[in-house]
Amino acid sequence: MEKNKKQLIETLSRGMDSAKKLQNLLHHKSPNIINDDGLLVSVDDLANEISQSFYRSLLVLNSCNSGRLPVTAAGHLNSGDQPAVKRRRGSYKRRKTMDSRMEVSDTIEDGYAWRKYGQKEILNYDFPRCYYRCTHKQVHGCKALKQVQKLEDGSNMFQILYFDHHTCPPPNTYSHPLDLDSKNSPYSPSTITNKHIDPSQSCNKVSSVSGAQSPPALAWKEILLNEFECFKKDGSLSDMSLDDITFS
DNA sequence: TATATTTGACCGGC
DNA sequence: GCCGGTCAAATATA
Repeated sequence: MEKNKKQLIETLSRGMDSAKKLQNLLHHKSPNIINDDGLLVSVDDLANEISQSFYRSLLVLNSCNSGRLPVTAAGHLNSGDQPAVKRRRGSYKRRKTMDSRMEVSDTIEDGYAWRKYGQKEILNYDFPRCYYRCTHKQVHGCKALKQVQKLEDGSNMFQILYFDHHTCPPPNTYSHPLDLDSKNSPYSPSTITNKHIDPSQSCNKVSSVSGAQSPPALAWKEILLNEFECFKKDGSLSDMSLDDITFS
């Protein structure tokens, strides 16, 4: 784990470094910048470096988590010898986390790929509540959840409650720079199969996080910081602080 | 055949 | 004991 932690720090540090360079670059409105090695670096290069930082960090975190519980090929937890009778299920903690946000919308679509895992009749509600988790939970360990409740005011509006944050790539805004063979990449568009994704947004894989479509470097920095906080909440970085990450 | 959805059962908080 | 959240087998769909 110590090795993974060091790897994670290095990877995130590189990402932060690239974000800062991108910030400088955008600030000077220059298409390129000379890096420490005297090489010309473009906005694309920096954005790609940041993306790689995220991807590698997630790989490190996933490799840490995979050691905790053995998983069978079918994706089920292998808890050892099971009784012949129905296997006891895990502990279902009723969520108390305040890491949630609510939206009211006329559509349940938000661009992300969600997988429905339950539906429940709720007391005093005419319409059932539907429970969704991120489709990429298995791949990225993405913990994002949402609950959809149709409002009863006849407006055809939905109250949508989101829990936790996506650790998978945002929809329609991400192209993995290492994705040389997209079929082998966890970010391959082929893994995004949710039919609810807006077909008008014809491609989940954009040219790259680059050019005019790039978020400002400041936003990248905020994203990195936000992800860091998420990892800390997970407990993955429980013994780390931001001081462990170097800012150049 | 693989993946997504449905739905009854299970579980813990209140 | 009730109720909301989750699991997982059965079923549907591409």
